[in-house]
Amino acid sequence: MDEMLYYDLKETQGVAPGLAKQICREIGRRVVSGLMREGGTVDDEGKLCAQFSVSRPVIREAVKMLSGKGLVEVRRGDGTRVLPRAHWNLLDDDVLAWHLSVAPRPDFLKHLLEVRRMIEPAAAAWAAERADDAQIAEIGEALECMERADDLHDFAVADARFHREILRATGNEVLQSMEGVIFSALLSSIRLTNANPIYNEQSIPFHRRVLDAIEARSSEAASEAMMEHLADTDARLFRAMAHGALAQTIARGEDSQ
Amino acid sequence: MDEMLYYDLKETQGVAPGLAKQICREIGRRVVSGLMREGGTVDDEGKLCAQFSVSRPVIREAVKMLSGKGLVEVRRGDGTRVLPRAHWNLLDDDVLAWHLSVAPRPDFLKHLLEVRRMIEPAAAAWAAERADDAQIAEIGEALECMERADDLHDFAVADARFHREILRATGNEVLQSMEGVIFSALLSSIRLTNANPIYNEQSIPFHRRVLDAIEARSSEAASEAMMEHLADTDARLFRAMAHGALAQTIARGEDSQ
DNA sequence: ACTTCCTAAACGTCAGACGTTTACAGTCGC
DNA sequence: GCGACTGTAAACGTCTGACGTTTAGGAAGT
Repeated sequence: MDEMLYYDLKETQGVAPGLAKQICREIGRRVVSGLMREGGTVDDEGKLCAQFSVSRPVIREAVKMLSGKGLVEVRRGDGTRVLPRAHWNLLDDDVLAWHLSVAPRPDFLKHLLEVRRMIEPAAAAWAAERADDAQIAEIGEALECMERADDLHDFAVADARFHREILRATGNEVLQSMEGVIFSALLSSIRLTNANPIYNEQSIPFHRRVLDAIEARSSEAASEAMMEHLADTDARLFRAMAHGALAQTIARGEDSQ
Repeated sequence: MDEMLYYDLKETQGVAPGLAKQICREIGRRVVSGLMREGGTVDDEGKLCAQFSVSRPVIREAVKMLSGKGLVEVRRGDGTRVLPRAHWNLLDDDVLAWHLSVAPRPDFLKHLLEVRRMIEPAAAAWAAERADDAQIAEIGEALECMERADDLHDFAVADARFHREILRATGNEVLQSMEGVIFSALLSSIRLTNANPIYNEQSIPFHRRVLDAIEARSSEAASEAMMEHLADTDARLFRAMAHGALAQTIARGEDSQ
């Protein structure tokens, strides 16, 4: 399950101790998946208690977490409603993770990739300027893990680590908070292209070029290498989606508007 | 209060109906301000009940919201601790808003501005390519509001609206979720430079150039105009901070590490 | 047809209780 | 004297039941 892998990468305990968090995730996934229509009303607390066989305080804590992420709005005396997608905190780790556990929306993935192409070349450039030796070593280690990886899971973890260490090397804490966007895009991409694991092999030279540029302290080269890497990723993904798009559309049973 | 202005811009009811949300904000501000040390323990639920004169469920709902934002970690049998800053969801609307209600950390503002300079030129370029007429009209309207504004508040609102409409015109929902970063940086900047309101006047030509480029559908020009605008903002802020930095450092009573 | 009022549904809050887990300290054994 | 073990207290997790407040929507009256 990609969602669990995401939580692994974030090093947060995805498996929730506590009913409230579990239920929060369950409802959250339903909302993100579109199973609960935007603007629709959520079952009232009493019904949710019955559905999940828990007491009201547990339900309330779960709903409070959801409202904190902008997914739902609680109106006293009226009920709880699913907010329009524009209000969701799409950058929230849980919201990103929940997107991974449902059928990916092509548009969303496209937007994630666009943002990656906006963020990461600049991040690589800054990393080239600012990274200290230890941080560069971390990036290099991640690359070695990618080369050594012999299954998809290990490769994905190493790939994510590579990109995360670059973000960290920028020394910009706001940028580091965006690692979730990259993980989410990465895992979605890998899932769609994993039919051909040889692709992973092919992406390593791109990563190495980024590392070389950072080691050489060349911000322009780092930026450019990252751009090429992401362009390559996009191209592969585009091909994979072209093959699988029709089947997916049918499998989902309904077309996106 | 800048925090309230932030909530206005986000069009969410900042003034919380509900004790839990209020207490969540109160504790959240303490954490963000550094009043509660990272890694330190939060008072246990019993003490918090006494402090805020509310019942335990209310405290628990508040803490759950905070843990959802990565600010604290609840460990059963042990207590609740403030997580290290690296775990915070800095992109969460509330977390960004709380930063505005406390003494701004120079580093944080610097990082916000760096991210703005990473995001907004690209956003302007995409807006130039993709915006429809209605969206361009919205941007233009925001600019007119900036010109008409006769006090700092109205100007800030119009300025924020200008940048938000550009993000919206990109048609990228992930990018739109980042508007909070821009609002937060914007409000911090305005607060630091508001000693000279004439500065606002001076920033209008930069905005107009961005709009002109978008109307002309020239992505390169839009990107460049936005870069120049942000460089100008940075420069002003740098001057303002150079003047006020010493006084601020003294006022805060302790130096940042 | 409009306004007003009332009722039911739903959330907000409180109080008390009990189980479970964790950390810490004191004790026992080596 | 040092280490491992165990017991206790603190703190969170959950449940139950109750009552207040707000909102929406329908019923009644003008």
